[in-house]
Amino acid sequence: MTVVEELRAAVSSKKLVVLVARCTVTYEGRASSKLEEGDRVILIKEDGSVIVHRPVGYEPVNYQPPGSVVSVEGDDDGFRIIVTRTKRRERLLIEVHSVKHFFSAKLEDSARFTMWGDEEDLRRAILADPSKMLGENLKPVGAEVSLGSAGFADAVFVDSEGNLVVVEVKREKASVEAVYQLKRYVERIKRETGRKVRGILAAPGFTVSAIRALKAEGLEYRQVSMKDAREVLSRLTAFW
Amino acid sequence: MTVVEELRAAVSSKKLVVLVARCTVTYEGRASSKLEEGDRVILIKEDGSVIVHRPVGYEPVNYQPPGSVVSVEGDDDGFRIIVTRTKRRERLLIEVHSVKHFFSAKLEDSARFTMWGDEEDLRRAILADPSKMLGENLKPVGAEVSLGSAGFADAVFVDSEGNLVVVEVKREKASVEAVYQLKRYVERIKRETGRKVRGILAAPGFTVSAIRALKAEGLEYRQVSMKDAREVLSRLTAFW
DNA sequence: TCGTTTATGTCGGAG
DNA sequence: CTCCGACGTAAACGA
Repeated sequence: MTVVEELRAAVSSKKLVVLVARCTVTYEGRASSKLEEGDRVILIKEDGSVIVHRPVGYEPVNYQPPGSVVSVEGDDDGFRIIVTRTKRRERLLIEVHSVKHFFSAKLEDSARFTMWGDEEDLRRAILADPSKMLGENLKPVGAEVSLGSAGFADAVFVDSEGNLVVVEVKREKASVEAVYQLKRYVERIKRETGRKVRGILAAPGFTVSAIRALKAEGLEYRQVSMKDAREVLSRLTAFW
Repeated sequence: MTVVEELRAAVSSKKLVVLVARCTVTYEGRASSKLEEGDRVILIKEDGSVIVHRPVGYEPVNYQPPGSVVSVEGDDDGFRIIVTRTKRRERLLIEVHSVKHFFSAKLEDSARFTMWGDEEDLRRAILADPSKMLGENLKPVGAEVSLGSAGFADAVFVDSEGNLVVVEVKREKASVEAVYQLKRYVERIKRETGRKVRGILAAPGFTVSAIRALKAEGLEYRQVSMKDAREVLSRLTAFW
């Protein structure tokens, strides 16, 4: 069986394909790109994802997402892999000049992937123990509160004076962007409830301009650490 | 030579490595993750990038970016690939239980990659021919204008009445986020110059809430197309 | 180095 | 579907 025949068989039987080849890559879609001839690693997955990697760099130089349609034209003297997307008018064309390596196989992977220490954990910890995380006694009244066109507020509390407190959580250093996001939520809730609303940006750090903007907008901020969050959450899960 | 020896040799001689293996992957760094045993494709690049793909999905399940340090411990009965980052305290651990496939080679790829039809093209077209792109005669006074803590304005013009006009460009449908970005720039320039400042959001489309926010904030918007931008730019480059 | 923005972003989730 | 925000975002670019 030729490489092209093997490739076609692998694609139609939804095997994973690893192709190392000298090729030229063209993309037409939301943008356009042209990659001249060179050696690349091409990954074709069973779900129609196609990923083209150059010998350096984290990101693929070209790709198509899952659900794409892969077709192969030509023979071992030179063939083309054409990947089109069903929804958008997008086309990835890989012109293969010579194959350095070909591998295909049905891969088995039903394992669970778990991630922790992300923004969600920080948010959960703040909701679970606002006193420890924010240094203030707050009564939680909602999480991921939908604000319609304004988005979602990470957490909403009532403080000891009865004011609403909107908290926006960032897992990394918060920039000016986050300040205006918080401001949007505060304004929206103010308008909707007619009550006094405080806004708190909670993050492990803040850019100088973020702090300047916070002050200018009359918003507050609290430094929170993932370490504290872990502690709060481990106390919680200890009961389960 | 055993696979582990080959792998070590390939890594130290900065070859590209493709490893298809049954493995368990653990990550500790900004967050933490655990991926239980399954078949994966592991790409190790000459620049230290390591990318772990599951049989489905566009995105790698785990990775380390270029510049990481790759080390291999163990033998063919079971080995571990440890990838650490020099700057941050981050560690990726790939415990390889069995190797399904191994390939390594020095890849040659010095080709040029060009992309067009991105946001920069749209911006350049708007600056080159605001009349055609925005339907109004504007005199460009700056591009990528630094506004200190407020960020960067894509393009600044003066209109026929002598007002400053800040234009924020989006290559795709603009959302409420873009409106507030524009607002930030307008406010800042207003404060800095004391002049009347108009703000225009230029994009191929707008979400309903973006338009609502634009009106509420007294900002303008113009629909622009990448097609027109291409035309404008091709006219420009025709002279070169 | 830090800070800001873009991305063919992708992905997930709510409405 | 659309819309919105997070991402271990990464990568580029300027200060």
